[in-house]
Amino acid sequence: MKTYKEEIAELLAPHVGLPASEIRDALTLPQHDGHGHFSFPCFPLAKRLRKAPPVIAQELATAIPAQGEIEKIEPLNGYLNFFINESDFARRTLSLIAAQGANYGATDRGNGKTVVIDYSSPNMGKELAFHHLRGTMIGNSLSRLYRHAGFQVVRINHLGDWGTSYGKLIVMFLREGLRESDLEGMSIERLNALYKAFENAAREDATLEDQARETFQQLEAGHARYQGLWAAFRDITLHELQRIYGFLNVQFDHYTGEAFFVAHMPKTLAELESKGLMTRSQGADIVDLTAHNMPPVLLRKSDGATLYITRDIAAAVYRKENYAFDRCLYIVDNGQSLHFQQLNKVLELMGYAWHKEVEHVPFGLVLIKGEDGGWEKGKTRSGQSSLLKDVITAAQEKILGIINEKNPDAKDKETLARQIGVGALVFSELKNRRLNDIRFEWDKALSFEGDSGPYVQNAHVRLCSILRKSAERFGKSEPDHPAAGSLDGIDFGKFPEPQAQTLIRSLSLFADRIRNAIDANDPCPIAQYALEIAEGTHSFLHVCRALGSAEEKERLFLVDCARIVLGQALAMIGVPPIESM
RNA sequence: GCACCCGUAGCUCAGUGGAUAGAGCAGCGGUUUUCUAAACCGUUGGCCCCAGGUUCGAAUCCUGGCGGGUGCACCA
Repeated sequence: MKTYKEEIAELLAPHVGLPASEIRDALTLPQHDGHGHFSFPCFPLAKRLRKAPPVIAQELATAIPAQGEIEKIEPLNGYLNFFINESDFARRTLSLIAAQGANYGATDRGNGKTVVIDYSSPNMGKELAFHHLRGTMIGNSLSRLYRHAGFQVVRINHLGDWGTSYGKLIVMFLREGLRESDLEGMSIERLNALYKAFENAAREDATLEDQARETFQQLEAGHARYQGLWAAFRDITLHELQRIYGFLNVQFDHYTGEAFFVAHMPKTLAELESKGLMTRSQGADIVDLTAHNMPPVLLRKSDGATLYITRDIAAAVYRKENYAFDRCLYIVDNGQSLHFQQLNKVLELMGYAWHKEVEHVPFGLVLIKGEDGGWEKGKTRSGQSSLLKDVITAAQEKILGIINEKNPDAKDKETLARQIGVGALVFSELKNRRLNDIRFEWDKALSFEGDSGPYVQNAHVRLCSILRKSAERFGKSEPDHPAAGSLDGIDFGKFPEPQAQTLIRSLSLFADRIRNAIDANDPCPIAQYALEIAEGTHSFLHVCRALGSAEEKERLFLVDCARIVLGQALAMIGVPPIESM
């Protein structure tokens, strides 16, 4: 079935002398009530036709009769505004949602192309810090959006599980007299404490840093005992990571971290050398990028150990060879833009034309209000940082208090509180554009009114609640889902209220918003869209009571459609689409 | 110094080539016998950092400033 834009474009084409596809892309959605459903700006035609835009609009309006579902064509301010019959618009929009259900908004835009998305990628031996949430949820959201748009998505957690840090961990493990038998049931907190203990001890004993470097070198060279310890540390880390990812409903296809690529190092270094890119400088192996106005890339330290960019080069080649990606996205904070510029340049110099498909998707900092009232970066390396699990727990506790106050009979309040807390935190990070630094404030992030996670969740809850109550009248335990049934007997003319029309119009825009999000590699448009649907829902429900009304059948149908779309939008940004709260 | 990013209402932010620049919070005033008031409605509040340029049209694109954040050789 043709879209309205396509129909309008074909209608216009013979009159404006442009191909229909070009007209279709030029059509805009009016911002103001009373300007119709679609607009055609006549300004670009003015020069060729040697007429003023308002005149062109007037002439087109006279020449083209309203027809079919197009009820009215009006010129205004140089625009040609198209008004669709509201009843037809409602039928078309809602029946499409009903027919497609969870697939609503899906496209075949990706056409089976493969996109690799690298996100979250925390360091081994440490817990997820609060600032990891943003990149994790951006990557999670983009994964879902790309999949919905017809891409094959490969989700990769490029764990920071290699480097001198793990020499430190091993040194400290042994220094504290621990043995392999102590690894059983060792917690991530204990592991993290070892790391901190090292930092403290190293301030007293300067030789420790050297020991760590040496230990790591031996680890890289294949030292059996060290490798065993390393593997155990990794297991402990993964176990905890997956617990937290479970709270966030985040998954990965591969946990191929840096260590995975250690075996590729000789091949990668040989390739760089044979291509004449590797030079020696100050005892280290580097790629000199002065010709490209960049600092040198350090491939191998003077002690022979490789660095993370070396492993990133190997990883990019591996991913191209094994996943045949059409795009490879790195969801990593903006502070690493130089690293990715260098990575890209090295791949280019290696002769890989596909370096253009490798893209850094940076995001801004999450700043936390410090004790002195200033904004501070959440820190891990210097010790002071909020752990993500602590932030989630704190959110959960605060929300639990609100549930006890508002809905004391709710079941499984702990889980519910966590889902609302996660929703609040995630929404507060994704509702802003990706590159903006975020000033995180507890009260605002956990606010349960206004532009917030609980606000959008609450709209979903209200929709679900109506469908539940509808079923309960007939003693059914499962909620009604009228959109899953027949359209027979639905009168799409029964949505005369402006609130209903606004909501229906918003519901029609899902695919456009997904396109916006993918074009920008940013979940923000979907978070804003969820807000728009939630607002539309709350306003509609305020004026239109469904159950027991003369329009019950129609309104329940709209309620179910709104539930489907809002539920999908929430799922796309990683806000739990809960059904009661 | 160089590089990446940001600058829109008192505060936090949407809008990123189209018409009269929008929300939330804060302020003021209303709405509940009714499906979740975690809601709704009204109202106050703008040289869209500055200056040039491109364009029929710029908050949006380009150039140059100013202000702020972040990064730049042996950590990841």
